[in-house]
Amino acid sequence: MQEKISYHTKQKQSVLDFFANHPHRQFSAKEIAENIKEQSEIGESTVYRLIKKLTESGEIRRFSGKNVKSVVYQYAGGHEHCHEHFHLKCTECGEFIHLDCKLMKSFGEHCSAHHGFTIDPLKTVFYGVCSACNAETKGGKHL
Amino acid sequence: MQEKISYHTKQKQSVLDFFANHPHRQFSAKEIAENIKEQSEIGESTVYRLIKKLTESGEIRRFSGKNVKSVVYQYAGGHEHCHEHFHLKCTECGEFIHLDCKLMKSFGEHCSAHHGFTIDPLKTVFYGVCSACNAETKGGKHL
DNA sequence: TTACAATATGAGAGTAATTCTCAAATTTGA
DNA sequence: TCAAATTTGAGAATTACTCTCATATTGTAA
Repeated sequence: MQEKISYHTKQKQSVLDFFANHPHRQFSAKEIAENIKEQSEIGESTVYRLIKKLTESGEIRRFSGKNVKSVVYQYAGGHEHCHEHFHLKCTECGEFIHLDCKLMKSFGEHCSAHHGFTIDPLKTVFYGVCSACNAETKGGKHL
Repeated sequence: MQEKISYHTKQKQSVLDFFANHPHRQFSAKEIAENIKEQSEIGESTVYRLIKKLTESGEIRRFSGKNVKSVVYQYAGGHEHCHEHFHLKCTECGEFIHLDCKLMKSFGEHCSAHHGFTIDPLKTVFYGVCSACNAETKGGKHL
């Protein structure tokens, strides 16, 4: 089974560029397509195809929000670093946090060695409440 | 803003019962509807409506698999126990594992104490490769 | 260059999972 | 038993892809 050769196209480049240029925001596939179309030609199928590949290879991450219909994608930062740390997502404010923590890493190793499960830090996101929101809640604010 | 009054119906009960009776398996909304229909009357819309509510209230959990089209639901176990352990999901075979691990718990505490982030074990799922699939891959099998 | 095979694109059809709509049925309290 | 509030269900609508396949583009070898 040979590796497929990959051709370089301007559509691929556009999508890659788009994500690299908007690392901190989240977009639906439709928004991505619309944004790119302002600069250059691209079809929706192609956008979906590329998004799918990028998601599989870990360059971008998919979030499915509360309902299935609000799916959103975000750049995963080139993931040189992302294999090395873990990701937290605050369920209150939506903040996405990169956590570089030795204890977590050692848990990953432990999990692999003792439970046989290899955690994929690219695909795993911890959900919970961030420090800012924790503080707010304690302070008596609500909603 | 008053709380809405909630009426008790046999459809609601059926869905609740269905999940309580199949705590360890995952079902698509369609399968849930089909299974319940064998016993009593229920419409698909109603199943979806109830699933949605149960998901929001945390009684069941939604997994979206590789693509949006393979969404699956599972009882969250009344979540008495589920606050105490973590969940792993194998990206190869789909196996859902409950992991009761002290090291993981201490990581949760550490995360809260040192990073201010309170992990919600109910919403967090670790993605990775389970021991069985790890063994297979090493054994040379592919696809 | 040029020719060509491999690969990528895009328009539109197809699919699956919800969500919406609204009239009819059910549940509850009085 | 009545009436108001809520729930149900059939089918249409929506959304987020996925597939198909004819056409276009890319890399390479002559």
